[in-house]
Amino acid sequence: MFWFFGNIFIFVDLSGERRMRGIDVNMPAAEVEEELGASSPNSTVSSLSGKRSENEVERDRDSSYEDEDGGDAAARKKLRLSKEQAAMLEETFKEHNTLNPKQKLALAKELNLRPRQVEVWFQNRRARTKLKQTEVDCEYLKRCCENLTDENKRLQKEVSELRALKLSPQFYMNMNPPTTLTMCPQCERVSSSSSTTSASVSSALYPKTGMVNERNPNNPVGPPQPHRPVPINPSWAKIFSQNQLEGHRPS
DNA sequence: GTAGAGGTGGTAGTTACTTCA
DNA sequence: GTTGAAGTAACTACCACCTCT
Repeated sequence: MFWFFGNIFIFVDLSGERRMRGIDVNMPAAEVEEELGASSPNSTVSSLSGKRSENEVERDRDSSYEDEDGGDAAARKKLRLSKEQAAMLEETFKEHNTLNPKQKLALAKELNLRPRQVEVWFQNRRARTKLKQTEVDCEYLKRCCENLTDENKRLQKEVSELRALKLSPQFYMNMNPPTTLTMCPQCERVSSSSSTTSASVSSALYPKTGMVNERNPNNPVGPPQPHRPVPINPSWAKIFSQNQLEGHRPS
C-alpha cells in the first residue's frame, strides 16, 4: 500500500514491520483527520496530573489499546517510526525543542502520526538530550578533578621541597628579598611580585581556594578571583611568610 | 483580592517492545 | 534459534502554571 503525504512517499507492507498489531504508524490521512478532529482541548492524553478523567482514560483505551479487530489488546503498542518521520521530527526539534498545540497538530498531520505520538517523541527526545548533556558534564568534571588532583600532588611536592630548603641556611643566604609585598585586605594573604614561588606556595597552602569560583559557579574549577592587593610594611613580610609556611591560616 | 478546582504541558522514572551483535 | 544489551515508543506519577469561578 502506498500513501503520499508532503513530499514523502511511503510504502507500507501490511504484513511487514510497518504494520504492527493495532494502530498503524502510517495511518491514512483520513484517520488522522479524525484523530485531529477528536482533539478537543481535553484531548491531550498525556500529562494528566495523576487525575485522568474517565473520558480521557476511555479515549486512551480507544486509541491505544484497540487492536485491529477492535478488541482490547492487553499489551501496549510500540511502533517504529519511519526514517522519514524520525528525520522530520529531528529537524523540527532542532528548531524548537518544544511544540505548542498548533505545531504539534500540524506536524502530526504532516507526518501522518497521532498528535500524541509527536508529543511523546518530543518528550523522549528532550529526555535524551538532557541525558547526553549530563554525560558530557560528568566527563568534564571528571577531567577537572583529575587535573586538580595532579596539580595538588605537584604543589604538595613543591611545598615539601620548600620546607626542606627552608631548613638549610643556604636558603636565606641566596634568597632575594621580595621587591613588592602585598596583602589582601580580605584574607590577609601575602604575596610577592618578585618571588617565583609565591603563587605556587599560595595555591599549595590554600589548595581549596580555586576549587569553587563563587563569582562564576558555572566554572567550578576556575581560577580564584583576584584579590585587591595593598602594600604592606616589608617588616611584616617575614612574619606573614613565616606564619604561612608554618601552616597559619588567616581567619 | 483570593482560594480552590480543573486543564495543560513539563519532567522523572518505568515498562514493553524492537533491533542487533 | 536464542539471548542479552541498547535504543526508544509509550506509559504513569507528579509538579508548576494558568484560567475560571
